[in-house]
Amino acid sequence: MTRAPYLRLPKPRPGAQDAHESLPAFVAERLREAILAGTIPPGALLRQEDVAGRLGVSRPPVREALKQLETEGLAQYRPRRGYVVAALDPADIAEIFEIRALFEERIGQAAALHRTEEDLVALDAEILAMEALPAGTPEGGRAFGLHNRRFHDRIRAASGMRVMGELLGVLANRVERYIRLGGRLANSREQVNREHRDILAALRDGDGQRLGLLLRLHVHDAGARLLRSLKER
Amino acid sequence: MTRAPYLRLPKPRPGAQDAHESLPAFVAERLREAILAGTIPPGALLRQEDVAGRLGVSRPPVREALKQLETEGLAQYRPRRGYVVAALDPADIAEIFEIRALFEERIGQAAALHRTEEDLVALDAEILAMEALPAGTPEGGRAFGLHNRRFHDRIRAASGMRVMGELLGVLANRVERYIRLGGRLANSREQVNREHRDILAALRDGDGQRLGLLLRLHVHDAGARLLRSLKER
DNA sequence: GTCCAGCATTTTGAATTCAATTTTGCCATG
DNA sequence: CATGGCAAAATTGAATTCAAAATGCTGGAC
Repeated sequence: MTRAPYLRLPKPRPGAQDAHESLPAFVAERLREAILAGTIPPGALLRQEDVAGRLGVSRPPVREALKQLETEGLAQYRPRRGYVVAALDPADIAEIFEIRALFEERIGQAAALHRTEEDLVALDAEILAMEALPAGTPEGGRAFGLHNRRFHDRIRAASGMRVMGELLGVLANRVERYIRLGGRLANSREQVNREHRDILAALRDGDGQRLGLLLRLHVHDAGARLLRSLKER
Repeated sequence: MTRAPYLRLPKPRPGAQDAHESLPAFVAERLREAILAGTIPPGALLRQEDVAGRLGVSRPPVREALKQLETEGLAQYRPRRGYVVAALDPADIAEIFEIRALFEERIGQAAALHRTEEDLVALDAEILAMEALPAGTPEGGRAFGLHNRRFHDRIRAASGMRVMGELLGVLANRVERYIRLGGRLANSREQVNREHRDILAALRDGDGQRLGLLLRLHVHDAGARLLRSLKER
């Protein structure tokens, strides 16, 4: 067999930031994206050779990436049998939204104490961006989701709750696939915008109790809508 | 160089259960234990060659194990620099105990609805075992910790909250090192036993509100004691 | 005496290679 | 025709090998 050249990541420019820090991280990101988008359906086998060939790397980094996806809950490992894309029990989905609601309530209470003027300005900008988006288009939906995520990320950052933030990130990944699958769960975008306005007002007032309550209900509603949407299939 | 023999795990007997399912899992477990016991202090570099040599394996499985410990929050990775044992911010410790309190409250509410007669019997047995343990000895302390863990695990299992259980396992690992370091945080073992009795009574009555409250305070107290103990250094 | 530069060594990153298990397809048998 | 077993192929598991980057050390210059 011919000696294949020593393949490496494209050398990043000194200041370049988009290059990945390691091949496993690169592989994990691509796989994660494919799983969340539904390109690789739940239950599918993740053959190491396949993945490696598709991404132009060898198997060892793929193994490391799969190991990481396993601890993230996106893949399941069976010894000597390989990795499969994890399926999620509806009960687990409901529980994840419960956890998110619990965390968001606590985050709201903390954020009301620590928010800065810059936080308020940034959050206002996100709301304005969401209100300005067109209603029916797919790109509009994607952009809305992005701003929505940034809105909640900002509140979370202001709260200083780092561990909760980390866990929320992992949990969000686990349910993201079903959110995309569940179609427009933001059927009442106007209501979401109203709730965001209320949330911002409570944050400005420093009313932690009210903010926590609003956030909890906000997340709870989203979860209830998703579960209802999934049940209809 | 002489060709080293192809090293493998000791072949498990057909029915043997103690053998590990894979080398990475084996390495991860040994490393985790060493980190939690404090044998490897926070900030220490985890040299792949060292670890591999010490455990009699090669580097690839060590890399996979380190990747897993990273996502568990026990190790930190810096590209091209290697892995170091993660240090925990006191603020993170406090937050982890807050999360545990949050989860335990919710778990209590659910457990009160779903507990079976067998659960009550098993929990009673654990309490009796804890009450029968001698006070001052180190073995007594370890045994107490074990039964205490089983006590709470049983309630958690009865609640049916799988995701919370999974997350609690990871979080418990992260703070375990500091619990062992903090010495006898169970200085008031009698009080813990009393609280366990109250918890069991509320569970038997099916009083979810009260059970949740008791569990929340139970965990909160443990966290407060640990933080106080750590601050005294 | 101190600081900086260049080289050697160490350590990580990733690919190839080899062994063992599992799975699959085929053939024989009931 | 169905089922069980056997053999071959495919796939995972793990070690070795080779390349690149980071670290440390030494020597020289200021």
